Amino acid sequence: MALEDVEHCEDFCVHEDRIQRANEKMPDEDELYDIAELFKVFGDSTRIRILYVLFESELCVCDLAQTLNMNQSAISHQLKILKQAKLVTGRREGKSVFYSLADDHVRTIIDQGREHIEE
Amino acid sequence: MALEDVEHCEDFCVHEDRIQRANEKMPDEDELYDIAELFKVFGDSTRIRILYVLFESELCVCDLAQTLNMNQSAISHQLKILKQAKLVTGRREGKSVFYSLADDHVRTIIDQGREHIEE
DNA sequence: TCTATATATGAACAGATATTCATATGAAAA
DNA sequence: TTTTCATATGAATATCTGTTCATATATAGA
Repeated sequence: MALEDVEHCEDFCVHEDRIQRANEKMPDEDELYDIAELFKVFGDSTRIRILYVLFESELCVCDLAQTLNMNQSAISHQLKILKQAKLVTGRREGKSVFYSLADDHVRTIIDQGREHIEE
Repeated sequence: MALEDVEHCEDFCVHEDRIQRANEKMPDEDELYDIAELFKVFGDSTRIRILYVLFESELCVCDLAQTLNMNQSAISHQLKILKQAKLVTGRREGKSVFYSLADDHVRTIIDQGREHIEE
């Protein structure tokens, strides 16, 4: 859609100053995309459950699958997404791979979300 | 899938104590679902952009559409989702409806996400 | 080496989601 | 009341996403 095609309301409603100010402080496209991508990772209850389990201690894929009562493949797929988002890290120990939380933002973000809900 | 059907690894890998501890602290199904639902709302760059714009000042739907260069219907649909998640509130003034951030969790959550990315 | 076990991954499919289009609703002005 | 403008919403569609199934890879042990 071309910029000039965007419909807009009459003089009363358009606040040029506010629009301009908003655009100045807006992060660039790439960053907005990255932020949304990060929250997308938190936006699935299987992944939230994995993170909650890892709050307690590191676990291998098999433990995670058993705890969450899901098959190993589904867990592996989700772990891959969590790893790409740098929310978890894996460490191989023989045949097993143990996963743990990558940093403390995970906890903070989930806690904030939980706080928002409980209002 | 029945519980007994879940595949699991041999003695080495299963850590019953850890699994039990993890399950004890796990929020119940409803809450896990709600948390995921909330983050799902943050997991879309259009909605993130709307929230960033509202960081600066309240705006009517038309202003939002123009600022983000999107059509009014798309913005209205997204505002509905944001409103349901109690992230924004609307106030009618004549023909226009002005939207603003519902509370400060919005800022905190997005800031935390941004922090995590910039590492 | 060959076998068994733990994890990873590609393909397929079902279900969810964002945008667009058309239209309805709500409010103000004529 | 009728018209006009701002917003809301249902339906349709294209795209994306999570799970499953089958299979590949990696490691340890025989």
